[in-house]
Amino acid sequence: MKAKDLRVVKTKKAIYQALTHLLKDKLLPNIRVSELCREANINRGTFYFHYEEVGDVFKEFFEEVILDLEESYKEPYKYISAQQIKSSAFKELDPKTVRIFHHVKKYEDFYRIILSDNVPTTYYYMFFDAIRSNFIEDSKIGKYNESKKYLYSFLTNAIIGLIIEWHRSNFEESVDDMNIHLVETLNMIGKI
Amino acid sequence: MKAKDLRVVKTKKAIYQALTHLLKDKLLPNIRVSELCREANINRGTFYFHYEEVGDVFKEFFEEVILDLEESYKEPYKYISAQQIKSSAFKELDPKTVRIFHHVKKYEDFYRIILSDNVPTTYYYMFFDAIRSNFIEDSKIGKYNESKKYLYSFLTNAIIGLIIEWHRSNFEESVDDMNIHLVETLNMIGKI
DNA sequence: AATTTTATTGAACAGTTGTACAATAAAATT
DNA sequence: AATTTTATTGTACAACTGTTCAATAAAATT
Repeated sequence: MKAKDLRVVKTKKAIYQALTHLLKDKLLPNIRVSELCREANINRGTFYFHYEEVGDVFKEFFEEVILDLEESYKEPYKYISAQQIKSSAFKELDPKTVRIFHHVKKYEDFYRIILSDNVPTTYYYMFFDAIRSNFIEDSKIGKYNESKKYLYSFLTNAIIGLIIEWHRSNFEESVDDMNIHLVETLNMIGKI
Repeated sequence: MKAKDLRVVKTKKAIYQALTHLLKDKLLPNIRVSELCREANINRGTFYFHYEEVGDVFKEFFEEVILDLEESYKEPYKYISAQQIKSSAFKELDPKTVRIFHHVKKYEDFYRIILSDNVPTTYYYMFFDAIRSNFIEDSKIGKYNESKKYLYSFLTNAIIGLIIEWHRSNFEESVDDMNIHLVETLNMIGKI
């Protein structure tokens, strides 16, 4: 039952800050271990004591964000505007699905990295799994149906598809716009 | 109008073979330039004359596979079994959409790499764009509609979602099974 | 407050990276 | 067949990697 060692806390905080700073100028795979340690003012040996590569630091970061994603799914409908709820287009749509865009916008800078080229696919899959497990959670009101796993992966990645498109247009559109795009898309598919 | 220099052809072939060999034992990001050159029996300087990093070699490889993907979209329906065509479930489904699973199965070993962790997201997006442009190509019988870009990205990534799930179950299911999963999924969505 | 535990440091090592350049060999061009 | 072009080689260099280890400093435990 030992608490966190203060030395470790201090070291990791320094590394986090250094990474955040460096990520503004260069992509993750281009950040060297020695570079990061220089920026964080820690010994290179210390880094290798805690991590194996720079990506591991980012992974820790990532887990914090995913935590927010999961919490945001559990919160009530506060992120949905009254305007949207009134909109008849939403009559069929589970508002839980829609909260994802709000989360992405909240961590916009972060998702710029996640969705950028040259980061390992690992992060994409972590994002994928986080969303997917929420889909399953929602539908678990019934029983978990093994045969539906393809449906979950289809829907999950479809939503990420919209987010990829959003990212490519530099997150210009609003969260509300994205919700509308989702509804329109689902309507179009229904008509196939 | 100069043809390919025979020296270059020979060198690149050696690098391709070396990479293919090394990829059986380790992941792409763990393959060192010097390692690849040792395996290919070429000078490290030669490598840097043609490429910047190991990933560039893989990217060249990738473009060949994508070429097949695009060609397979242009071929007639020969990859769809008679059984499927008879199946009433397919009455609504454009067979062009479905050919993607055949292509993935054909290059199964390759897509094991593409979809694995730790490869850069670049390859994912190249795959994404290749499929997406085929979607647009198909619907261009009408006019290209800018407002539909979210629909295209939604559908494209949804299909890849199925392929991710397929990959995770180690490509055990047959191409026909995947076609059926797609139809079932679309039917389920239609009922939302 | 004294003792134990352990995170951090600094130094050293062989191997890798990315770059540069002159020498050479091989291909293309005339 | 002679000449031009250029891909490949070998070498060198400073910086980075990944690992190991003893010394030290800092925190936790008694």
